[in-house]
Amino acid sequence: MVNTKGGFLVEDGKEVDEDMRRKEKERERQRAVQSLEPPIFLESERNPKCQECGTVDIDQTYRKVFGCLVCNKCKNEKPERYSLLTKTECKEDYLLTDAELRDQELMPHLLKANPHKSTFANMMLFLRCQVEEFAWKKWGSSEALDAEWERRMAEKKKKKNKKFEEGLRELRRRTRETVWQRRKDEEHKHVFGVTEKGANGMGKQVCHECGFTIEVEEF
Amino acid sequence: MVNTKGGFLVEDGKEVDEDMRRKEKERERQRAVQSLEPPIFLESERNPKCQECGTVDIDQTYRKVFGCLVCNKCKNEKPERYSLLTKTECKEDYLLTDAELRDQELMPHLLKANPHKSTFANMMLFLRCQVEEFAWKKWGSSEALDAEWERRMAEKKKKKNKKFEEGLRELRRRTRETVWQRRKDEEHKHVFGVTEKGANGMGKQVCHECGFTIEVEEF
DNA sequence: GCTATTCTAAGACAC
DNA sequence: GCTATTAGAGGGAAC
Repeated sequence: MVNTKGGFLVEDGKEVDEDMRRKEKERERQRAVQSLEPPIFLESERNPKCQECGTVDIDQTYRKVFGCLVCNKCKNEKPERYSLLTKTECKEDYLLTDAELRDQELMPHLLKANPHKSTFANMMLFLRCQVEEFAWKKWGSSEALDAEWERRMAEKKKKKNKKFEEGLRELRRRTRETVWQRRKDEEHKHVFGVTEKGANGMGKQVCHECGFTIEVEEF
Repeated sequence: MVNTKGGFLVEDGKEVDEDMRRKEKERERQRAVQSLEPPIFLESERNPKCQECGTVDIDQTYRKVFGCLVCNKCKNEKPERYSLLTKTECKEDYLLTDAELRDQELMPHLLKANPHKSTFANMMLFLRCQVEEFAWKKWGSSEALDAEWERRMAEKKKKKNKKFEEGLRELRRRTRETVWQRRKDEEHKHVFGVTEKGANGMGKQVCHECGFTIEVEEF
C-alpha cells in the first residue's frame, strides 16, 4: 500500500502523463538492450553472406537477434521461412508454452513496441523457421503438431456444445417447473360453504367459486 | 520465522511429543464437531425408519452426517449403495475435484482419524450412493463418466509410452554419440617430431607413435 | 490418506 | 498483444 497523496485521491492528468512517459521509456530501454548485445556472435571476419542468394547485403537485425543470415529481398520473398510471429501466434498456432518462449537463448526473439500502446508490454517477435523447427521437434513431427491442434479444437468445440446442451436442459427443466407450478396454481381448489339441505333430503355443499356441489351425509 | 530456542537447535523428544499431542488433539476436535452439530435436521417427531427394510433401528451417524436413513444390517448388505469412500477414491474413481469434495453442504462427509497416523489430516469418508448421484449428474451419465475415465487412462498410457519412446531415442542418440566419440578418440592423431633430413634431400617428419613419415619442403 | 507444489490451459482483463 | 489470474491434473514428499 503505497500512496503518497496525503490521503487525497487525486488523479490529475499531469501525473498520469508522467507515469505513462516513464512506462514508455522503460519499454524503450528493454528493446534497446537487444541492439547493444546481440546474443549470437559470428567468428568469421569475412563478410557473412545471405544463405539463400549469397549476397553480402544481409539483414543485420536478423543476424544479431536470430543468428540468421539472410538478405532483405530473400526475407520478403520467402515468408514461409522468414516472416515473424508474435508470441501469441506462436502459442496458438504452434502450441508452445510461455516458458519455452520466454527464454532468449532457447527461442531468440526481437522486441518491438506494442502496436496498441507504447506503455503496454513489448511485442515479442519470433522467426517462423525457428519456431517451426522447435515445434516440430517438440511435437515429434509437423503432422503430430497438426493432430494435436485438431484435437484441442475438437475438445473446445465439444466443451462448448456440452455447455450449450446443459444450458438448454437447464432451461427446459426450469420451464417445466414453471409450467408445472402454474398448473398447480391454476388448479382449482373448491371452497365449500356451509352445509345446506339438498333436494333429495341429503346435505349438500356448494363451492363459492365454481358452483360445484357435493352431497354430504349430515347437515 | 518463529524460533524460541534462543539460537540453539534443540529437538528434544519431550517437545516433539508435545507437538504431536497437540496435533492429535486438534484432529480429534475437528472430528468431534460433526457429532455436536449435525448439518441435517429431520422435522418429524416420529422415529425415522430404515428406507430399505423399515426398521426404526437406523444408523444415527449416517442420519446425522449424510441425512440417510438406513439400518446397520441393510447398510452392510448393500455396499453398492451404502459403503464409504475416501476422498482420494472419490477423486480417482468418480473424477470429482478437490473443491467439490471440500464443501460439507454439497458433499456431506464423515471425518475419521487418519489410519496411518493420528497427527495426519483426517480421513474424509463419503457415502457411495451420494457420490454416484453427484458424479453422474456432473458427467451427464454413468456411461459418460466411464468414457471420461477411459479417456484419461488412455491419455496417461499414451504419455507414458511417449516418454518411454523418447527415452529410448535419447539413449540411442547418446549411445551413437558415445560410439562416435570413441571412434574419434581411437582415431590416431599423428605426433610428429622435429624435421629431419630425408634420404632424398627433402625434409621429413616421423610420427612418434606409429612411425608414419611425411615429406616436408624445408628443414 | 491427504495436502502442498508445479505445470498447463484458457478466458478475462488491464496494461 | 501481453500478463495475471484461475482452475484442473498429475506426480512426489511430508505429514
